[in-house]
Amino acid sequence: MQNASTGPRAGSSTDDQTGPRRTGRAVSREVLADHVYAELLASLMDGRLAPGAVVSIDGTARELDVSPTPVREALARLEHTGMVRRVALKGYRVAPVFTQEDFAELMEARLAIEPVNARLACERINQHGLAELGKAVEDLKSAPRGPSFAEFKDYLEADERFHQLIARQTGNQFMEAAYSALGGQVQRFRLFGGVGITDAEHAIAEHEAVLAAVTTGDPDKAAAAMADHIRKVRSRAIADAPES
Amino acid sequence: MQNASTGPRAGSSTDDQTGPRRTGRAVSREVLADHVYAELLASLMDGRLAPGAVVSIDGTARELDVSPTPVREALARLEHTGMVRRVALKGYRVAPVFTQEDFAELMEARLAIEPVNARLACERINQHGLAELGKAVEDLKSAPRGPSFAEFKDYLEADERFHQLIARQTGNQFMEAAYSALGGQVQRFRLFGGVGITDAEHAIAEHEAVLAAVTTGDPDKAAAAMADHIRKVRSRAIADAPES
DNA sequence: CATAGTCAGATCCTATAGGAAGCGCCGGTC
DNA sequence: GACCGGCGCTTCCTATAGGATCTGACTATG
Repeated sequence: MQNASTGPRAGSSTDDQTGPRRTGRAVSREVLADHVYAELLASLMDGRLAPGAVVSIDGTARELDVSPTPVREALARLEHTGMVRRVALKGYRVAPVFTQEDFAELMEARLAIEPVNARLACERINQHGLAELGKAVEDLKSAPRGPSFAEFKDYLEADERFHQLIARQTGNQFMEAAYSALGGQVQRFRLFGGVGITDAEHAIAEHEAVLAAVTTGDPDKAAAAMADHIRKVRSRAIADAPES
Repeated sequence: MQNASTGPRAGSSTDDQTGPRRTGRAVSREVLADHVYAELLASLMDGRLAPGAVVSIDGTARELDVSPTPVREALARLEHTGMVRRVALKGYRVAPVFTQEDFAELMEARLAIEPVNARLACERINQHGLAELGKAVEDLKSAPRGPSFAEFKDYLEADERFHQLIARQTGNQFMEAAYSALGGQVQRFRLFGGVGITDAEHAIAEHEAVLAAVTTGDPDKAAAAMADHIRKVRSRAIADAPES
């Protein structure tokens, strides 16, 4: 049901039994494992896979209509991001929800990395990057923020995109990789950790402050604005005291 | 030879092939993919696999006497560390050597992360952690630093271990993960990027300064000592002007 | 009623087979 | 001598089979 995006193969599945199964994705310049990876990542990012859920290799293979091998490969990659965990002979499951301690650690790490990113991005960003960044903030403001999750999703996507863009605009592949390692967790926290709609108004203003500083070309102010944003996110989350 | 308990095919390979491959994993509570991962990582870390070398799936499988599937899984994990690169239908190869620009980016990232690690570690380290850290510095000093690579290896290992310990002692899983993502690259640079023996004397003193600050319990000084160390590593490397 | 033993199903893990694509070599042609 | 098409080899990629292990339920016994 969820592979209708790239899967050109349809119908004809009813088999002449002798033939080799699935004549397979014609030009398909992309490997099955990539497809599985993207599918699983999307499921994790938009909440279809809840924390703690088991991700059966065989089950996923059946669901996506591939053999277990590419699923295994995709899960091995995902494990390195911390979004799924593997136990030796028991299989994979989605990483559990954050404890308050995990959350504190995550924010500490963000405070170490993201202000630096903002500073570097400010020093090196070009016109195109500024446009992208502006669009992210614009999307953030225009995204519907209804109480239903489906409507809130676009807001969260724009939020994540803004931070990713900052990381990319550093021009430093390692800083970008460092944020990417965190970004998945950040997004998962946005989904399950209790970031509420009330957060949005404040957050938008804070993002605008970062954008303004970057546009002005003031690295110190950009770093400070980003640090301020992260600290306030932390304060608001703690104040809400998410008790799951 | 390493599948004493589970291997269906045993015996028949009595033709004592090449290496005395480590006969570990006795009770086999560890999966083959883990073994392959460790083996590949070791090969990357101590220079047996040079940058640019192709890592054939089938070849590695034959070499380690396993089937291609666990090799594939291990490589999928390694790819996420940046130490090997995969091209869609062409296979894996070891990531190429650093350009000077890559090196500058790596050092920039280390400067953003490691002083923070030193500060946090200083605030939270316990007696056992201090002992481990002290032993790393001790090994650093006592390691042979002969011109041959084999003798220099222990020194490099202790160096990497010191920084890893600092990262672990932060008590912050994300900072530790962030450094781990860099650590492999740092180690690869130590091997191939031109860190010479002349570096060792200065570096030892700088490590001792970090250790002293951490032992004293002065977070500011620890962070400053670590930043100083990284800057000097960068300066020395640039001065040596590694031209490969 | 509680606990231990047994069995069946599901799942993971590894091995092997076979199709598809890239790479190098070789002989033929201009 | 230079260029081009065919051929085989290697390698990757996916599918499938089978052994080993874990989980959960069911039954028998103290």
